[in-house]
Amino acid sequence: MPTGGTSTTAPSDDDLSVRIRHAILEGEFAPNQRLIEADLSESFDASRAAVRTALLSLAAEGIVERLPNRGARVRAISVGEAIEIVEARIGLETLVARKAAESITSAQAAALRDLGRELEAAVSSGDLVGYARLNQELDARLRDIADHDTARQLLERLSAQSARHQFRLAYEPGRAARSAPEHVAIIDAVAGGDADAAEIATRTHLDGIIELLGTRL
Amino acid sequence: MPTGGTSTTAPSDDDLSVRIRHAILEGEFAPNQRLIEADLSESFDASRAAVRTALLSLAAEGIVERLPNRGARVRAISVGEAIEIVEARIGLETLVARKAAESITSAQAAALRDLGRELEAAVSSGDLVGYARLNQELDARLRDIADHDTARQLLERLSAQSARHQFRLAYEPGRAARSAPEHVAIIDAVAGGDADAAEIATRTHLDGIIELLGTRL
DNA sequence: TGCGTAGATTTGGTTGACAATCCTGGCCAG
DNA sequence: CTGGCCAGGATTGTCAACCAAATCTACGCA
Repeated sequence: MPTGGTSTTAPSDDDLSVRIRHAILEGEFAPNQRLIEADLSESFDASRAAVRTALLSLAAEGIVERLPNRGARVRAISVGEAIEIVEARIGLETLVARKAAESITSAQAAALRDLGRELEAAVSSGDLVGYARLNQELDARLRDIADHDTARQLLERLSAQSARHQFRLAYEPGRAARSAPEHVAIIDAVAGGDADAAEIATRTHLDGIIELLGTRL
Repeated sequence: MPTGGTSTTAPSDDDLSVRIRHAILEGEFAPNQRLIEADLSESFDASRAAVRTALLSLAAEGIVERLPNRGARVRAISVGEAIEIVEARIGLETLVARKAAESITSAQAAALRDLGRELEAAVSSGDLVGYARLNQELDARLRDIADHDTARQLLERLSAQSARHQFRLAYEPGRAARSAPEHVAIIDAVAGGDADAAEIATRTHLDGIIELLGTRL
């Protein structure tokens, strides 16, 4: 049961970069905040060399930005970049949706439909936190079903980079009510093995996100 | 004149990883060959720490593979993975082609058509090396015109990873004669500002590559 | 006020050392 | 003869300490 295996290109298993990434994604470090090696070294109780390689690794993931001779800072993703990321996701997620629809097993389809019901339940009960979590869960599930390592790897990069925007968007008033049916449409298409419908539903959903981001420019 | 600017996520400018990457892509190190830090340290005349960070960086690019406690080796891309990579490229390159078609200037269009003529000339004179080089040049040119950093970054990753397969394919007998018109179709569509045609031409071209790779499974 | 510069910070990169881990080949027992 | 065990060598992973270079800051001076 693949859950998120780290492939050959391993996103750095090493404990420290996981912890720092977590801290960044949780908002403990603000965008553009400088990440000073000596400070991190102390607060995470690690050697400066370890902090250094962790920052290198996070920079390669695009979560952190390294300015020559000026160190690392949390990379701030502008709305324009967020739109670019979603544009790129369209190409990759439609691929994933198609692959998933083509290869899904009945057990996976059932599990996916369960997830859809959970998602609707979260929306109708106004549980936005659960809704956001289930969204990510859905994306991950589709990637696992599609079994396309290359696309998965790229999408995980993009997700990590735009996590902050994703997060904020999910709390937009009325957002959940609008996107939930889109997610259900994706689930139905993939679970039903209809690749064309899965692609269209995925594209429609992501186009909606771009449109929404566009209003924030 | 943008030629391949290293963005914020910088693919590590540091001299050493550039040299090692070059050596790998030039075939000086065979796929699956172990890259022993001490050896590289001596042959590239650098400290082991420097070699180490360079290998980390190349691993993040997917050019090198790191086995825990067993060091780094040149990552061998199977035909199956090569197909995955092209599948992912379809999504991203169609995006790039569309963007390029939408924003191309007349000067850029003229330069692109020149490139197309060079390409045809290389094919009809049987210059396969020049043909392969012009292919890469075309891809890079389109990425520059599209001005889509996110897609560019991902595509450069994928290109580097599949360089070996790309290279071999270009020397397949009859390959150039078949793919040249496809490239010209892409150029015409983009230069003509026809986004739909550009997408279709790009997709057709890459589908052909997948088909060709499929015969090698 | 504006500028240059000295000093403090911080990174970039080196060396050397050491433990942990993996691999190899010989040795011993059955 | 075969199979498993163990010692020793090779390599990686990690650390501490160090220093040069680049950058930033704040002060003094024109």
